Amino acid sequence: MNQISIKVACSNCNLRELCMPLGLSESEMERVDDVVSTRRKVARGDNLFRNGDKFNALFAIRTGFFKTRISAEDGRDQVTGFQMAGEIIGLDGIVSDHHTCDAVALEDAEVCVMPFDRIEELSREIISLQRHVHKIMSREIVRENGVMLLLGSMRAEERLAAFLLNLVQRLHARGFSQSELVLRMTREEIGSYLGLKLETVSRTFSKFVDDGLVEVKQRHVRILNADGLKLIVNSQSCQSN
Amino acid sequence: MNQISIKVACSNCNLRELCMPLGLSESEMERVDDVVSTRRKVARGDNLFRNGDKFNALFAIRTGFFKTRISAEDGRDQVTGFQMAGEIIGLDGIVSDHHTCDAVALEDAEVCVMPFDRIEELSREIISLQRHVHKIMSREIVRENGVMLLLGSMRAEERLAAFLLNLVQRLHARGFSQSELVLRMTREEIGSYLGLKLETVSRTFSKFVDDGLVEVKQRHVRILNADGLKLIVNSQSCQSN
DNA sequence: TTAATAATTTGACCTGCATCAACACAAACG
DNA sequence: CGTTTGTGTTGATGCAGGTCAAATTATTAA
Repeated sequence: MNQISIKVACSNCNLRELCMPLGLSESEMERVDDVVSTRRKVARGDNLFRNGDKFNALFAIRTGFFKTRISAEDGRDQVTGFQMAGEIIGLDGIVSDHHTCDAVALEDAEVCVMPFDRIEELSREIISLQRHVHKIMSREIVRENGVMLLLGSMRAEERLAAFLLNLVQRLHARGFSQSELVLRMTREEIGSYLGLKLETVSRTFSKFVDDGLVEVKQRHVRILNADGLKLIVNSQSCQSN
Repeated sequence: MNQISIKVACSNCNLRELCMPLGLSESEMERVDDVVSTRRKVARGDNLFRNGDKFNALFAIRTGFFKTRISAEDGRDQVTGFQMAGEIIGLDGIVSDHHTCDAVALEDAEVCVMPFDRIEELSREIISLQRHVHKIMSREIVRENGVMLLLGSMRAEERLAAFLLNLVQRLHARGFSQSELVLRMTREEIGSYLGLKLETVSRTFSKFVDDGLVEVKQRHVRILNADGLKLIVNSQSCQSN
C-alpha cells in the first residue's frame, strides 16, 4: 500500500471554504483541525477504497481527481461520479459500515482522512459543522437526482453537453478557466458515467467540433460556445419544445 | 390545503423500527416523540411538497405510497423514487433549504412531520439518533447509486425485473407477500423511473407473462419465478457472460 | 529511438427501444 | 345506463445508439 501519512491542519488550507463550514470561531477551527487527522497520497490508478472495505473515514480531496464506480455481480460497472479538489468522498460507506463502491484516483492525488466517529463527535458540539455534514450528504443526493434525470431522459448529445458544462462550472469555482479544461478520464469512463458507449462519446465530441461548439485535442477541451451547449441540454433535442 | 394535524407518538408506532434507531432508552424515546410534532394527511394525487418549497421538515411515511420527481426546465421529468411506509422523504431539501423535487402521493397517505431543526437538536444529544440520521442519508445515496447502475447499463427487461424484485423485497420487509404485489403507479410512472417509455414497460410485462415469470392483471402482479427474474437482472442478457 | 500498448476516431451495419397509431378495458359520472 | 376519461395493450415502423472492425494517434516501456 503506497500510503503516506502526514500531520496537517485545515485552518490554513486554501480549500477550507469548500470542505468546511464558514464562520467557525478560532477555537472551533482548532478542534476541526483535529478531525483531519492525517493525509494520504494515492497514486494514479490506485484505489482510495474498494467495495467491501471497512468504512472508517470520509476523505476530503486536497489534490487530484477521482472516479467512483459500482459493480454488478455480472461484472458490469458504472461510474457514479467524478470528484475533484475540495469534494468529499466516502459517504456511501456510512449506512452499512462498509464501502459499496470503488474510489479510483485518475491522477496522483492527496486526500485528508477524516475519521467518521470524530466527525460525529465534533458535530455534536459544533452546530455549524453538524449542519455542514448534513448539507454535504444532501448535496450528494441532489446531485444523483440530476444524474438520474440525465440517464433516464436525455439523449447522447444532451448528456455530453451537460457533462462538460458541469465540469467547467466546478473547475471554474476552483479558479480554473470557464472555457478550457483537461479531461482526466478516458472516453470509456465518460461513457460509463453517461450511460453511453465510448464510440458514442467520441462521435458526439466530433459532432460538437463540427458544430463549432468546442475544440477537442485529445483530452484538452476548449468550449467555444457555452450557450450553444446549454441550449442542447435543455431543449429536448427539438427546436421548439 | 387539505392537511390535518394530529398529535402523536413514535413510542407505540408499529413502524418504529423502520423510522427510528433501535435501543433507545425510555427517556430518549420520549424526547424522540417530541420530534414527531404532528401528522399530516395527503390525498391521492396531492403534493406533500413541491420543487422550490421551503424546507422545514423531513417526513416519515406512516401509510400510503409516494413518488418523488424532478423536472428539467424544458418540461421533461424523471421519477427519482417510490417511497412506502416507514421510509423517510425530503432529504433533498437540506442542502439549499428548499426542496428540489416534488413528492406526490400515489394513494391517500399519512406522514409524520419531523421538523429538521428539532432533529438536529436532538441528534446532538442522542448519539444513536445522530448515527441513524446519517445512515438514512447514506442509504439514500447508495440507493441512487444502484439506480444509476440500472439506468446506465441495464436493458429494459433487466430494469423491470430489478424494479419488481426491489418492490416485493421492500413490501415483504413490511409483512406483505413475497410474491404478490399491487402496483400503486402507472406504467408511465414506472417507465419514467426506469428510463423507458410506457409502451416498453407494458411489452416487457407481457414478455414476462409469456415466459411464465409473472402473472399480471392490471396493477396486480404475482411473481411466479423470482429466481428467473433474478437471473435476468444479473446475467447481462446473455447466457454466459 | 523503437516497440508495444492503450486510447481515440471513424465507418458500416444492426438492434432495442421509441414513436405513432389503433384498440381494449376499467373506474368515475352524468 | 351509456359516456367520458384515464390507463393499458399491441402492432407497424423508424432511428439513436450499440456493435464490430479497422485505422490512427498517444503513451509507456525498453
